[in-house]
Amino acid sequence: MVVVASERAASREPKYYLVKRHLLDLIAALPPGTLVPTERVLTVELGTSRTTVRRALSELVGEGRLVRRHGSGTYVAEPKITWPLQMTSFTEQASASGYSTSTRLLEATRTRADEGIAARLGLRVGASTYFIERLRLVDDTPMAVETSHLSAARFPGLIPELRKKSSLYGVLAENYGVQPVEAEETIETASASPREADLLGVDTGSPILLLGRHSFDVDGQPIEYVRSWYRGDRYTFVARLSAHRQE
Amino acid sequence: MVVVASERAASREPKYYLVKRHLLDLIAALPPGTLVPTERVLTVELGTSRTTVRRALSELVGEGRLVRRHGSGTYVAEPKITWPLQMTSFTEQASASGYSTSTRLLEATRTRADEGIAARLGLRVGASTYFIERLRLVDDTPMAVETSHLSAARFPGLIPELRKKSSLYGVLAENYGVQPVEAEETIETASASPREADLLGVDTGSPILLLGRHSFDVDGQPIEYVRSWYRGDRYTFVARLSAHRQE
DNA sequence: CAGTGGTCTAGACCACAAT
DNA sequence: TTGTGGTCTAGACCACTGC
Repeated sequence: MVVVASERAASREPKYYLVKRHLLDLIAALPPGTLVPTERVLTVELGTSRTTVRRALSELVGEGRLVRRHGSGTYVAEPKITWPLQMTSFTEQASASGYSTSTRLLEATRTRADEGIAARLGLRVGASTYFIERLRLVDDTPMAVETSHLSAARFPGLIPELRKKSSLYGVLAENYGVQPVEAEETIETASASPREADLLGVDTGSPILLLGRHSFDVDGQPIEYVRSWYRGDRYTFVARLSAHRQE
Repeated sequence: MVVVASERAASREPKYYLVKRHLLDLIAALPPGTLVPTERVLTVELGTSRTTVRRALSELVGEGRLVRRHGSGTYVAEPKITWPLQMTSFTEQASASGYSTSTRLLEATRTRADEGIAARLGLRVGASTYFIERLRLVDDTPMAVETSHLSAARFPGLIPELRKKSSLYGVLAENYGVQPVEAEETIETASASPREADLLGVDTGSPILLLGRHSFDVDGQPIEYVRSWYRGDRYTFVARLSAHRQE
């Protein structure tokens, strides 16, 4: 392939981006699951190095356009899934959307609140809290890793109940008569740590949508602080906002 | 530096991630603006290659922990800015938050609706629409690139008005008596194209928080479709959700 | 076993900043 | 001019898949 030097100098476009656009053209009309050329083939075809090809591929993987399978090949990805961002529990969200979902409880232990958790739960530093880590799956594919923090004094015996019923919001409502009525959500980008990457089935460093949820009961008391690491390559979130809720 | 091979094999942690953790430790207690060692120095100190060092640095830059200045050095970054995600206009958001903000109008032209825009604005394909591209700045630093699409038939003479008043929502209210009362927001991760990177002052491929806003008037008629590319390394979004708005 | 993606290396050359 | 980050190369070696 011919890469005109002046073209790059004029546009300031890095070479890997030219490769990326080439790949976007290539896959635009291909159905999900289609095999794309191997990295070594692309290297020769496009007259570039494997590093440059891989940078373009990695960006497309992070954007959810391609999927890499180690030892097998690189494939056109399924389109992103749209997921509602709302107050209902994961289980309720699921059934409403028509997806089959499940949850794996990874950890449920007692620990002591650090400064950040203490402030958010209205406790003093060192107070006893629960740490709950769960893996959320949609159609048996990992969607998110979720960590929850709650006051242990406020919800005695929570962990065995949670192991029985699996829905945290269900346990809070039925066993403690507590319901979240308001929440502050924070949203930011992040990158997957080796542990998150392993759990989510993506590469270390993959783009993550990091959501924080700080929820409160009807009296304005904090109930829980949750952080969820969602696969950025697979999910788009939707929220409906109304003008009269301006602040 | 000594990197124990078995340590890596056991944990499956890539070497660059060890470098990343080393850097996180290093900068944990340093104030913003502090210079960190050069890439070549880190290469020698950590007994690795520059590629590996750069991968760790790039991830930290994408997470907003470090800032690179070409030809100068790499520095500890300012903390992220928290930005409210709500229905009010950019200008109103700004004054409420105590930040100094401004907007640069990059483009304001008439064009024809493609399939996606036509569907969202309730028009037929090829109908005349406005394309408005703006750069949003906070304290004179680029925050987001924003593109808006509106029906040209519904808002005749919009562009000259917009050039005079600069606030789109202000023009819509004062000149056309139209006010958005509800909106559907979509949120996903993306990566900066060379153009977006140039406008935002980040590297091509940097993490972006891509927000879509589809807003409607009191009669449920679509008003505009907006997409905003926010710097993922600089902003965290906050939204308040109430339980009674569940759907 | 051959072929694929995953990680890492050593080094070249460039663009830009500071002096 | 010197030193910084930015891009790209050619190749080694590993881990995994699938024949």
